[in-house]
Amino acid sequence: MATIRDVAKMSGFSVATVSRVLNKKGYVNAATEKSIVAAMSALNYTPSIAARSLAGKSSGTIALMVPDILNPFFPELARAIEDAANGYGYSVILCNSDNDLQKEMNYFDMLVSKKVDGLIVASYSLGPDQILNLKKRSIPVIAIDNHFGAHPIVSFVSDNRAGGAMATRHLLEQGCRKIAHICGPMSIVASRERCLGYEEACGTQPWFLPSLIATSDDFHVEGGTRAMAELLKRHPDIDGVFAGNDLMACGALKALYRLRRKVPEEIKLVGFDGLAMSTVVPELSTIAQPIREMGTQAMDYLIRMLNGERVEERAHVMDVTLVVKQSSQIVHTRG
Amino acid sequence: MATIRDVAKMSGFSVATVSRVLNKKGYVNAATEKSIVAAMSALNYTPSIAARSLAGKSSGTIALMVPDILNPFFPELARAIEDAANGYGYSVILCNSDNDLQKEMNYFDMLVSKKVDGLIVASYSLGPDQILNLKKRSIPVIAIDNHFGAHPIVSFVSDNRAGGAMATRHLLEQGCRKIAHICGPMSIVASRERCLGYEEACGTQPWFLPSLIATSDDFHVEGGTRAMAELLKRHPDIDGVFAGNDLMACGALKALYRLRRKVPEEIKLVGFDGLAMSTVVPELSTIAQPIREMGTQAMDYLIRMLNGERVEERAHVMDVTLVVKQSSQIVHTRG
DNA sequence: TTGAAAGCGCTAACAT
DNA sequence: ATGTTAGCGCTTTCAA
Repeated sequence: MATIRDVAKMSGFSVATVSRVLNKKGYVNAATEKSIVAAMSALNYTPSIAARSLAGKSSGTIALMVPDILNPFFPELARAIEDAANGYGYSVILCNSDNDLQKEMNYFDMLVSKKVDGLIVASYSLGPDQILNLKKRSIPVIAIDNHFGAHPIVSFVSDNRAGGAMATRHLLEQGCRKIAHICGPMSIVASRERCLGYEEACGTQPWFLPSLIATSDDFHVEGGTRAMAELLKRHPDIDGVFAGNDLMACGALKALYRLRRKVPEEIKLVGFDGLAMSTVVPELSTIAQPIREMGTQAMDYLIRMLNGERVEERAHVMDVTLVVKQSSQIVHTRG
Repeated sequence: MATIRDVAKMSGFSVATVSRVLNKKGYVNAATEKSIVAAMSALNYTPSIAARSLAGKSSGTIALMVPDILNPFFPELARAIEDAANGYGYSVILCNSDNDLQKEMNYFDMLVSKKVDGLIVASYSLGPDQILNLKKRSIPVIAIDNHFGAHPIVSFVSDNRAGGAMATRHLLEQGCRKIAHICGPMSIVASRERCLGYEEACGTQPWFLPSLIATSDDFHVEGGTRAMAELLKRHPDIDGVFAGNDLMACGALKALYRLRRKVPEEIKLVGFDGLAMSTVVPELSTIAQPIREMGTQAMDYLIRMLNGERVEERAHVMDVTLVVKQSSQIVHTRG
């Protein structure tokens, strides 16, 4: 492995000058630069990030912490962040926390000892104190898909409440007159907000009943199936369902299929997240979160923080959009 | 940030001794150790990996390179590898290559300059030379989901051919008498091998025709849909389909649904990969790859290589298993 | 059993 | 415009 000293020797200049051309910083003669660059490529020189990092500079690495990369929301996020990071010359360490506080704290220690430059974290177990504490350990943090009220934490969240209302209103517009909601885990703010949106849109309808809301303990397919079955038992005349996320919507779809209820003819269905769930039939209408943009913006923000720029430490609420596919369409039956 | 020197000062011993207790290496008095450990936790000391790495030791980081983490096969792999790595005290850098050789080479430079300890790579664009070259740059490499013939490269691959045969034979056993195959990209070895398995199992059947094989340019849903539609046009009497992976199988399912062909009543379907595609109805029968185990074993192997152990540099072929769900079941119709 | 000191490769302040 | 040099925090001989 060639070092900066080798390059210096070969080019006949000092390490300082080589360092300057490396960092494009400070004055250096064009001719000098040229011969140094030549030496670099002749030696196949690659600077050591460890050394640079030790000398007090960036490690060129950020971390992305998610509950579980198996949940299809997170690969999408990871991809966006990795792309953006790459564009800035950073690489990203992936951390699966399982929403386990202990694991998260262990990762934090690792991040500190690795001198990771920053962290983008999606967590529903971490409190503001822990995050603030990591910031104190001089690691800038950005939260995603979760926010922390008035605490000085930069975060990017979808407008879950508006999205919930949007989904429900869409069902109303499609002619539904008894709309149920499959709510995600109550421990997660996003679930509660989506539910509030639902209530905002149909809580004053004459047919509305609290029992039109069923809660699932997780955001997965099976929970959706269970909740849907339960709802139909309670209210066989449901004609619309807003599911708190796309996976649960798929679960609902399965329950409906088993019970021979036609979607969208008899019951219309809307999910939430906007995952490319093109695998199912009928394709799901959904409230799309701007996942990619959240990732990109989070990364942009992080870079600005790393550059010492002062940024507002608050939540950024992102607009969601209704994507209408087959599952909520009005079907004109003939005959 | 407390350094090793702070710990030394506080405990009254030298940095060398502190280093020894840190690495549990060399003689150190029990009492000494105790007071040093005390000082460490009093100072909330976390060793700097950058420094350690610069001093010639491990960076505690490996890289995982995949074409695209959005493809649901790879989160599964990533999760397995991250878990295993974590268990060994390593963290993992995620790299999305898009199967783009240029990107891959850029990543390689990054890996070298970061002194990453090792690489686990799933790539269909990289040739043996490139991988061997990285090894020469003293980064141990393990390939996954791809192998390189006689080249001295450690790799873990599923037995794709056996899997293809297994799927096809299963369909035969379920009573299918005209089985088609949706083949993945011909540029990918795995596709070709699965197809060979298919031919092995039914190439000698009286009804077999080369036109029962349709190729998709990618491994995605839409390709599956297209291929399925094409196959039905060619052979309306198909009663079984083996799709080269689960996503294409979902695509096939969609095409079949649109054309009102009942699965599994009229046409039975088997996929490949064993992804937990519990979102679709009917649930997919599939040939399950031991993804998690491939990840775990790859990591175990990598660790052994990092420990200087000499390992056989060859392909490890992993057994696949048939998972029967609804899509290939025999249905007893009544009446 | 413990300590002193020489690096690892780089950056940056200070000289020239 | 370029060079000298002192660290950054750790590991590892070599001495004691």
